[in-house]
Amino acid sequence: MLQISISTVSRALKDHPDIAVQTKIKVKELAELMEYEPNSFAVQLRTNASKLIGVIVPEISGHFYHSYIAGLEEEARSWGYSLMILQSNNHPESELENLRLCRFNRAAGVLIAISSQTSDLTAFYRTIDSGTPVVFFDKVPDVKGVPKVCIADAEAAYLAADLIIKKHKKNVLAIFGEKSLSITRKRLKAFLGTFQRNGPEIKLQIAHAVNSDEAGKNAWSALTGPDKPDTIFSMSDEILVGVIKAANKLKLSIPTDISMISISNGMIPSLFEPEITYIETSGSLLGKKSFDVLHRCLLGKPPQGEVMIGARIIEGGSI
Amino acid sequence: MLQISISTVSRALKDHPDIAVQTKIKVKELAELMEYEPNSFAVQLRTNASKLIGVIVPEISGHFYHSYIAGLEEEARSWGYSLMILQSNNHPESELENLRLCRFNRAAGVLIAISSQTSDLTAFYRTIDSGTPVVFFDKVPDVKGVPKVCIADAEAAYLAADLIIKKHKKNVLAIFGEKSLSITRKRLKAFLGTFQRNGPEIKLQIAHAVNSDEAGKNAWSALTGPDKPDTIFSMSDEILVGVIKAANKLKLSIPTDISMISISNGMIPSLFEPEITYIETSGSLLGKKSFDVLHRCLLGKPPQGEVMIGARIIEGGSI
DNA sequence: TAATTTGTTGCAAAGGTTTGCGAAAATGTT
DNA sequence: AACATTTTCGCAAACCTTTGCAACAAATTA
Repeated sequence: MLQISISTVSRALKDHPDIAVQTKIKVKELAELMEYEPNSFAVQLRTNASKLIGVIVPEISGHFYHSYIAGLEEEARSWGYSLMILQSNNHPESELENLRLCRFNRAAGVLIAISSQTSDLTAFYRTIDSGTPVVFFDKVPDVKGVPKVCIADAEAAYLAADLIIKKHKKNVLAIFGEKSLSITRKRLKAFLGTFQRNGPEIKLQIAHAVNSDEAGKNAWSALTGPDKPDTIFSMSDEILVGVIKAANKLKLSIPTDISMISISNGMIPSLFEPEITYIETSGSLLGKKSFDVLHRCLLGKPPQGEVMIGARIIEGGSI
Repeated sequence: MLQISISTVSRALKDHPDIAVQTKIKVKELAELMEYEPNSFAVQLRTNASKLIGVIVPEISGHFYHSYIAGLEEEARSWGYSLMILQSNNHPESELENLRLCRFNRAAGVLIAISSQTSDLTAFYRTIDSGTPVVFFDKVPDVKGVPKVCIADAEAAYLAADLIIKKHKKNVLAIFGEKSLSITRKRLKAFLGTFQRNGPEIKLQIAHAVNSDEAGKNAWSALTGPDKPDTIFSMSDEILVGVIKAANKLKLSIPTDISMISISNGMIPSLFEPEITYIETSGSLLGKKSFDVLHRCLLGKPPQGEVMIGARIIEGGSI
């Protein structure tokens, strides 16, 4: 229509310096008028690059991952990227299948929280080698040399322990998750270490619970036993819920009868009255940060190794 | 490598009947060996079709939408589709921007929950006309002739009201959301109607709350007032949380001092002790169903108009 | 044997964009 | 006026796959 070649149009549309200003203007005006939109299939074929990021999470449900996704989406969007969400349900095979899907859809990069059973990382290395950066987040493998971004688990546990000590508690029940999980080990170690250093006189009972119900039972038996704790620390939301249910059943009021503190993303602690004091491990911050790390990879900048998301105390009224 | 033309390979890989069996076998074996994967950019360019579905939600956070996304992802995956998640933050402009992104990424179809302020649907019509089916879910526009899938709001409110009546409650405080929302109007109407028909003698107080805090204040003033209700109905999770906090502050125990019932996706009610009885409006079911509806559109089947997701009672111990 | 049918395969175009390189036109320099 | 330089633009190849059509060989039929 403008008696102009396709290449001129292409260059005009993206402000190539070779093109005269008035040509650019004419082209852009007409493009606007015609509601021209470049065919992304063709663009992607030609440039061999997409603006899609694959995100593999164990589960989309779960307060933590969805706030992660929300934060990630916001950040990714601002850079023109879209998200392809995949859930692995904690099955290593699903993870591989999802990774295949990322390759098939030619994702620009992949963000993944691996399941606890995942040990074979060759598929991920192959993806990285083929030019698609992979960034691990939250549940990260125990190897060097891959970009990871995760919560400062040790710091969070330290802050919780420190706060308990500062509040002059005397008898603490601390409930952690599955022993085998690396997150549990890290938090437990920092927690115990802090008490040994700063409060060796405080009585400490440690329990492990695989789910909410079990945490409730642990709390129940401690609270009805001979050596009733004055404070219960919960490593996660799931545990916290079980603990609070137990306290409610026993008609104990918080914090007069029993103090509570937990590590959480923040949603759950705010549901109760009084709100539960917790150490915040922000999912949305993790999302934003992990996009940044991936983005650096995409731009070819040197990798950053392991990045930590800090933790901070959010005071409720439960301790 | 096989002394065979590209077209033969292409056909062999997809079991075209024209190709000899032994050729197919040889091709497939070599393809496997070389880890050949078709370049989806080229496929998409050629076929002009993607396997990506755009999903536009007001917010990814929020218990309802994330269970929706989880259900949707599961169903979509089983049909080979992936999800592109976009959040509109309840801004009509963001919605349009997201719709543009769907077009740009050449999504096969779009699922959208429109914000309450969205009134101009021309952009959606244009997308539909251009060949990309659009299915509305949850928050749907008030027009005919577009595919929609939503929660049976009236049924849910009816079930709640009916249960309250059957339990012989005498004085009910019902807290609803913003008056202007269509979801509020539908639920309120069905709720009131049920009481008029089946329990006209029951005392009914209606309140509207725009957030959790306000719901808490409503509950507080009713519970401390002269005409203390024996039951509180909450239209949503957000309201329920405020109400329970108020009850906790007043040291009222559930259900002896005050009965509770709500409409919910199920996550929140299970956090309390006793668990709250609620009418389930399943997000994940809505997700699965809305994929089905979109899928039918993609296959060119006749549209189904409005599809409803049923509601059912989940008994906790709160009433 | 010639004609027809069936079974296999290849040619070439198409899909829309990007980009290196060369060509033409406009401008500047002696 | 002749040449060099800069500005502006178009040609054509490339990205990889899909698919209608034609071609060829083999098998069948008349």
